[in-house]
Amino acid sequence: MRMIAGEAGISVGALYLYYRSKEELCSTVFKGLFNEFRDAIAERTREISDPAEQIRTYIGTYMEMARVHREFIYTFNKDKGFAFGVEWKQKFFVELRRFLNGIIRRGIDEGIFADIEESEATKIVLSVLRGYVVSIVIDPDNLFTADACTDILLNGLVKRRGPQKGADVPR
Amino acid sequence: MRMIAGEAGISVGALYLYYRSKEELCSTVFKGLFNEFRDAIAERTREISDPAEQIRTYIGTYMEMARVHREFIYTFNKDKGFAFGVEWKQKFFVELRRFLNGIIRRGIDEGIFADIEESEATKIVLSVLRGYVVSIVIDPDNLFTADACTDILLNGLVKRRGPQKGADVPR
DNA sequence: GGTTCACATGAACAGGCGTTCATCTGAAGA
DNA sequence: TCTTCAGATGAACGCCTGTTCATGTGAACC
Repeated sequence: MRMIAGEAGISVGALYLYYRSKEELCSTVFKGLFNEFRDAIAERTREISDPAEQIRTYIGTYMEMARVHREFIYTFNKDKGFAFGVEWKQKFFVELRRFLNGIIRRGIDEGIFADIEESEATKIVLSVLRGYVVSIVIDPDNLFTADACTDILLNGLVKRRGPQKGADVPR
Repeated sequence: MRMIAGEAGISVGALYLYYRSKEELCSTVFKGLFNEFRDAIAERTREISDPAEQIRTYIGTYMEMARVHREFIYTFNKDKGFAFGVEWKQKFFVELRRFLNGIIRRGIDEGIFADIEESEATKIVLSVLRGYVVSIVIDPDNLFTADACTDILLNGLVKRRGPQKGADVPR
């Protein structure tokens, strides 16, 4: 709080005129960022019809947002006092998951995706992205490109046999 | 430190007879766990010849170890004073990455895996697992099965066309 | 019994944290 | 000019942390 006040050019006491507590301050910032995050993903994927391309955009947007706000992530991961806000994080994750789950379900229904377990697939894609966020903070060597990530999640590691519609799912 | 001493049934001072600092204590535990982790993965994958099966085992072992030591992960993620040991974590990650990278490289060389960028693929697989560990702590709803994870990473989301060697890479 | 000494104890210390509140400030109204 | 009061200040408070060190303890040896 002392650092935030200093950075804002006001006193610690003034901070408590606008926010009841550190938790309220952090929650406010977090909620704003969450909305920006969700809106960016929803907006960019809206006009796309191919679920595979939607996932590519979802992944790209997620990673871009994480990079853009890396200072935020870094600060809040390093801050030892930021252990609250769990319920907000949960809601955040649930929304992200539900959205992605819809894309994957549609991909399966349309026969573009394989007959996978949609909820498992959703969690796994989200897990890659969650790992990406962690890497930003503690292991930048593990950062990868959005394209490589999309390609592997869509096509897998194993070599594809037989004819492929390469235009649909470029490697 | 007070909690550890209490749990161990000794005094705080006695803790400092055996460990110079909290950092040294934590590093000791961490190193031991790291070695166990690495040995388990190396041992279980040793006798396997198919790179795809090696990755399946790698993923399964990683997730199992994370689950077995979930209390450890939980504690150390909640503990506000455990921000050091970065260099050890780095070494840990590098070793895990190098090992996995070797498996993937061999898979590509043997024509089992597609012509992917091995270093990117490595990071992506590790990222899924890193996300899994995070989920254990902050979002258990996002936990998935090792089999689903392996299948998606090996086969991808997109439906495979043409003949497949289903026995090799079961969905 | 007396001496020694490795081991063990936990109160005390210094520093950091989020939060409070007596105090100040300066513009607006009388 | 004097009064009022919302807004701003930062020293102080209580709590928690990792760490230290004067003090205690008891087995081993002379």
